[in-house]
Order: sequence, then C-alpha cells, then structure tokens
Amino acid sequence: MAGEQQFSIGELAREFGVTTRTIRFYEAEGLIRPSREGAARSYSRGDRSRLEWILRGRAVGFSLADIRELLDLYAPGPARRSQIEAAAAKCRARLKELSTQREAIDQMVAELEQFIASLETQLQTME
Amino acid sequence: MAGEQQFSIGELAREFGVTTRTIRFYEAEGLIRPSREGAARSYSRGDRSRLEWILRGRAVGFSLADIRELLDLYAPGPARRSQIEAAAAKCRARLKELSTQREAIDQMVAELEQFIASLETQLQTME
DNA sequence: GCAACGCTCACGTTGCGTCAAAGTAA
DNA sequence: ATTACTTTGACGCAACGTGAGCGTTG
Repeated sequence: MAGEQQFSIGELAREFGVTTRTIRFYEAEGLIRPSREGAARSYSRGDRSRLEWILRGRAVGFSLADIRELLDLYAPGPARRSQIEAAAAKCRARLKELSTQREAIDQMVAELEQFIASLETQLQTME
Repeated sequence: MAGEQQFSIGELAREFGVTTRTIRFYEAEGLIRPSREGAARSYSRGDRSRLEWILRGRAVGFSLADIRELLDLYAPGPARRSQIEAAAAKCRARLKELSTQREAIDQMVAELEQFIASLETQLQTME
C-alpha cells in the first residue's frame, strides 16, 4: 500500500506555471497544508488538486479571501444551503464585472484602431 | 472668452466613480498635471478626458506604466517618422494583447457559469 | 565537491485605502 | 459656526517578486 504519490514544491510549481514563492505564500495564508518530509514540503494528490483549484479561482479573478471562502464550501462536510447561495452570488457578481471588462476592452480596441489610423494618415501626409 | 469649464477633484471622482485618492495618486505618478486655483487642483476638459482615458486603460487591465507609455504616444511632439511608426507598432502590439485578454475573459465566463450551474444542482439535490 | 533543489527571514513593488491634522469656502 | 470640501503626509494592505544566506541531496 505504498501507492500514495507525493510531489515536491518544485514539481508543482513547474506543472502549474507558478513560482515556489507563490505556493509557499498560499500556505502562509492557510490555503494549503502540505505534510513534511524532514524540512521539505511534501504534497499529496489532495494537496495538488487543492492548489489547482486555488489557481483556477485566481484565474477567474477571485481574491485569496474569496477563494478561501469557496474552498471552505467543500471542507467541513455538508455545506449549508446559505453558504452555497452566497458562493453563487459571488460568482454572479464576478460575471458582471467580467462583462464590464469586456466592454472596456471593446472600447479600447476601437480607440486604438482609430489612433493607428490617424497615425497612418499622418505618415501619408508626411510624404 | 471665459468659456473654459474647470472641474474640482471631487466632481471628477463622483463622475467617474473613483476616489479623490486615486486621482491624486495618478498625479503623483505623473499621469495628470492639473492646474491650481490657490491650493486646490483645477481640472480642464483636457485633464478630464485624460483621466477618462487612464481609467479605461486601467479597466482593461493595463498597468499604470503601460498607460503612461500609451499616453506619451498621444502627447504632441516633434513626431519624427520613426517615432510614429514605433507608436503604431506598439498600438498593434496592444491590440493583440487585448484580443488575448478577451479570450481569457470569455474562458473565465464559461468556467464561472459552469461552476454556478454545479452549485445550483447541488442546491437541487439538497431538496 | 558542486550543482540543483529546498528552507527561512525579510525587504521591495503596485495601486491604491484609510486614517490624521489642518486649511478654506459658502 | 457648522458643514462640505480641499490639502499634505504617512502608514496599511494584497499578492506576490526578489534576493540573502544557509542546509541537504544526488
């Protein structure tokens, strides 16, 4: 029964494209609790998927505080209904922010294209 | 010829939904240079639209350093041909980044919607 | 014996928030 | 005289980056 695969911090960092500093920071913030082999951190599969989850949360723009809250949904056994509803509300709020961001990007694209055009006509009139 | 409208820092803050601290911070970073009426800052229409531009840049995720660079492109100058061409190149680079960002946002939206759906089915199975 | 990896401080950075203490205008 | 607005510090915070200086493992 020695089939329990463990990972070093460097392996996880390479796999997920973050620095070891980031992973240690999440531990200092109480988001992961890897075991130790001597002084070195040793990550189980559970730890690994927990980290993956954190990074996905980060990728959609959640703060670490948000992520901690969402992680707690799956931690203490049965999540309460009110917790789940709160989580869904947060997600919907984030969706709204994202659509605002999209609009800003579209505006910015239009402006940059206009600006480029004006630069090009400037080049035309120079010669 | 006294038709030049000026704005207070508070007016701009309210209009654009930011704090006065934010606006002063941008000034400290050299992004805006309002005139003064006594000790108080006084913003011209030019200053106002400059601020608007900064905020839109911020909304699409540019760093203040990025924004400063882009603002410098708009700034009136001797405008040599090579400079204009460099500016256009930078703008096109930004455009590429923006389309990448849009894709990232679309992905986030999709993931968040999925996650919300999973939360809702959880609520269903609770009762 | 040395490179590659790990560890723990600990200070630096960005983009503001959030007071404090004080001046000014209606 | 009170209220609303402004000013300049100056410290706090999130989420890490970036070393320093050291131990350990192949």
